[in-house]
Amino acid sequence: MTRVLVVEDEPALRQALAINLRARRYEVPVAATGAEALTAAAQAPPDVVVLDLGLPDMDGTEVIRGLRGWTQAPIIVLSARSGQSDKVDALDAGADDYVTKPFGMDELLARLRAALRRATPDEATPLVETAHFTIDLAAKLAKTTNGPVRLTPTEWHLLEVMIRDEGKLVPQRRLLQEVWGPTYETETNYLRVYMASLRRKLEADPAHPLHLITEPGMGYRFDRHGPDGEPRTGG
Amino acid sequence: MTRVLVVEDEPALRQALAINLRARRYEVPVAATGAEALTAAAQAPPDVVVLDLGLPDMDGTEVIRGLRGWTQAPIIVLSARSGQSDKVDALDAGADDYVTKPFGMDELLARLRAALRRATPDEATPLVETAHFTIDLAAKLAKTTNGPVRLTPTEWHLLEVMIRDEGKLVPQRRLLQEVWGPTYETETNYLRVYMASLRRKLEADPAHPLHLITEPGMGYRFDRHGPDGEPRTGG
DNA sequence: CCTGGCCGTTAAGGACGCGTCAAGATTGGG
DNA sequence: CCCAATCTTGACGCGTCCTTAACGGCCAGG
Repeated sequence: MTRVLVVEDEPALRQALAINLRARRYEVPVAATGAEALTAAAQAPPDVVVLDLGLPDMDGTEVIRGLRGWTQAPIIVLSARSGQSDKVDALDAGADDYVTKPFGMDELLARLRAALRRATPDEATPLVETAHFTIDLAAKLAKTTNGPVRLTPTEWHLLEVMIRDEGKLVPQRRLLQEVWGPTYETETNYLRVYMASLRRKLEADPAHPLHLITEPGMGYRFDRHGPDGEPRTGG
Repeated sequence: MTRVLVVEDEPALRQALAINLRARRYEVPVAATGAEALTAAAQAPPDVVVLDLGLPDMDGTEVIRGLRGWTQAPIIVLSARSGQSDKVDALDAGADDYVTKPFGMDELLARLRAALRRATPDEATPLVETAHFTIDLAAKLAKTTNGPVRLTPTEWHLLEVMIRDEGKLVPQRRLLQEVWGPTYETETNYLRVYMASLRRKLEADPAHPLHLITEPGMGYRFDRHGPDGEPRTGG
């Protein structure tokens, strides 16, 4: 969950911020002074900080610098002072945004979303893992236990369509339509050739695939976990 | 030089912005309408955009979306409207900051510095080291085991886009859009020429690159560690 | 035991993309 | 005005990928 540290000395506003943010599913630690803020941030590093400049114990820019010393989390400053020099000082000290009181909650939330959007572009690229190989569709990376493997554009495309409907049967017609276009609906030859190629590159034993499964007469299926028991050898 | 695109229909303010920014050593193309803005941005991709929402020809959020389709450059919105919904709409459309007119030039410059500070990759990527060369994007320094190397502005830009998504495949289209602008989407010639130049300057064996990898038909990839095994010397 | 359909495998040919080089155009500075 | 550096543009050889065809194995039904 995204953690938003709220630093505000006035109890009413602190409460209002915390309630509104928690309603949006943020985790919201709060602090009433600069010292508390630095302690709280050290204890549980926030993803973004909402900071009132008018704290009782220390100057706001000092708090900013104290945070900037070790974290790059965006800092959104709240302040009753609308003078230009105040804004310039805070922004140049390392703040990312400056909102003058009184402000609307909707605006603050929008600015918070904008700050978070910038700060967290890369976190999780969806990974597809099986016992023998790993696929990262976004990065276009594939590797088996034997090392990295190179796939061609068509192989990626085919694999992507199958993984999108992971576990489910994908009819031949749909695979052909999505990868080669609507005029190739009947060219099941392509499927056999490219499925063989994928299995040769990804499966431990291409002749007995565990994850790229043929459903005779219907289509193919991607199975992340493989068959429940051992592969049938004799019946 | 840092390029700031100013989009403002009122001539007096447009001039004032341009003069002030140029005095700070920014390169400042200007546009008076939304259409002009998109054209100018396509011609010379800006590092940051200052955008007036009240343009005569098209809605401000449309301009934002038009830019966001292909560039991640920060967008600072200027507007005479102080309503919350206007701010929320602009910010959620992809703007990075929202300044209400009238505003002070010092404040705008500070917000511009804050936006550029975030966008400049010195926070996330101080140093990129491989077995044969080292890249410092912030300091614009490159050196190989044979000594320092001089890269041209275009080479730096291309390298920067690849390093920002280190390890991941970067599609040709995105490289072309971010470095040359959206009108060059299909000029894959440029990629070949400049990738060759980078490899000639950085790779130990430009004919067999270990870090600037081609993914045929898809794009390129920057790989800090290189392939798993040692390069074959006999083949 | 025979037969036909579906699937897996392999290889050859051609289309296309990529790396490379070099010359013209453009820009900035002296 | 000239010079140097950079960017743009075009041409050519080569390698990769896609397409296509042929062949053999497996299984169901007669």
